[in-house]
Amino acid sequence: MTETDRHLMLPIHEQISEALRTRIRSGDLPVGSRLPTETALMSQFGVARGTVRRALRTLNEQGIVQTLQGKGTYVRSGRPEPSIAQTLVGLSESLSYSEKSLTTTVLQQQIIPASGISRFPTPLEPAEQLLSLDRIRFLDGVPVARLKNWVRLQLAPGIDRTDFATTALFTALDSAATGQVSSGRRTFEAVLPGGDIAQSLGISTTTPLLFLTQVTYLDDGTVIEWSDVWMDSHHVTVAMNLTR
Amino acid sequence: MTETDRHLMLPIHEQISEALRTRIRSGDLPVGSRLPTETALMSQFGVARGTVRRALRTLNEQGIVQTLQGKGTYVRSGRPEPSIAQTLVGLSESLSYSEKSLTTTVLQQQIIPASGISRFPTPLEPAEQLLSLDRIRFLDGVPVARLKNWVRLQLAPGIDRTDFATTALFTALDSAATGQVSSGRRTFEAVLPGGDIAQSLGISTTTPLLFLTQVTYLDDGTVIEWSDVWMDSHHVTVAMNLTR
DNA sequence: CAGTGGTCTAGACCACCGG
DNA sequence: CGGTGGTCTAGACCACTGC
Repeated sequence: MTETDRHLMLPIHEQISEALRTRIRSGDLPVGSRLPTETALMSQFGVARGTVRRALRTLNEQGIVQTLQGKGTYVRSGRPEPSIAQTLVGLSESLSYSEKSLTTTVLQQQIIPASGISRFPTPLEPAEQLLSLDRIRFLDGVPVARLKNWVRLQLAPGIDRTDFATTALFTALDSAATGQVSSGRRTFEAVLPGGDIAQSLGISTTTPLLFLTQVTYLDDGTVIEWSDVWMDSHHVTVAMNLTR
Repeated sequence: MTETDRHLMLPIHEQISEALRTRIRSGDLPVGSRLPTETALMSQFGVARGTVRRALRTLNEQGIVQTLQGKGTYVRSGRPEPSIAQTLVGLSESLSYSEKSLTTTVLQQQIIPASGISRFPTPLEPAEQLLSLDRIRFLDGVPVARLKNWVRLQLAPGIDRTDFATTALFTALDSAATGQVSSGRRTFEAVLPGGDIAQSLGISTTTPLLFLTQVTYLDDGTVIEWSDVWMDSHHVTVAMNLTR
């Protein structure tokens, strides 16, 4: 195995869940249909039952299938959407299992003093340094989301040296943060985009956008990051699974 | 083992996760502390590693602990308050956190055949009867949301006799449903309202609205209800708490 | 009843973390 | 490097579903 191969190698259970997602999207496994039994999947993929179950668990968590004891695993109705909102993950993780390719362009990445911006979710010293990040997400080359993030540099030292075109913010936060990234709060609104947002997404200023604001906390309750995200509903939908 | 014992017998992994929850609550395992390693828990509880991992998975999903590869499993800080959108509740429950008064007007409430509508999240017989509900929600007298719901009458017999001006749909569903209302899926988009939606909310057709679609399932996976909701972001925002 | 998923065991090897 | 969790195997028995 070459070094390149090792980077591209996914765990077997992810390969299986991805293969099943593909079969579902292609219509090979239509909505409401039953997936092959776990035993059948074992032989189809040549793995042990635990690995099949690990793959099915992912699909259940993503709301793509539903497993019922004694009956089987069924394809859920509704087109499969990433469940963005249920757990604290970055947008790229949320969208990454779509069949489309997700790419990121960094418009701007710089260190600024807190006095340089107007909206904080928490009181800051004017001189405190923030990493300001401004990016566009593309799905198959089509701009679908504009993301602005602010990270408190003293709580994530060195994060400014990350290449955010290839590394997700949450991945970088996890390794750079001085504490554990543990919780967050998101709000959703519908807005009309300002001129620069509209231009960067290639839409008119009369196209409604889903506007998401997010604050991320360390486990001691400190705010470490906050962001504003505009998403074009024509291309990405925010979905979440709910339980009682 | 007696018959009673058998009913009370919980899976071992649940007994373990409950035991750990108790140790955390008691302060035996304080916030931020590391749990015993999986190997240590194996011998403490006399089970295989898979069982320990199944128990830790539950605690991770509940946001009580956080497991980090190569490091260990740590007790997380106290959980944020119940979030609006993370659990399956009706909109009235979600908005009642606000101090403003919430009222509802029923525009239409009638029984229609499935053939009378165009969009189902699940295949239906054309003759199947649906309760069709169309309502407006007011916050302090200002219209903020338009709600359209469809309920499969055969799965919630008698629900059509509910007074939905005073009773929340989910309350009625709970008592009328033939099964347990257990899960749901919501998606969010930003849209421009059609003329009737705009008019009912007293806004123009160029005001962007948050558009929420929801499907509600019984615990056997059957779709029992689905809905379309338009919300005016100027008056209500959807917020949710997230955990890792 | 046969078939399904849920639980559980007892191993093995690997990737990641920190000193 | 030793210790941690992540993955994976190859079995076993049980609880639930539907015929």
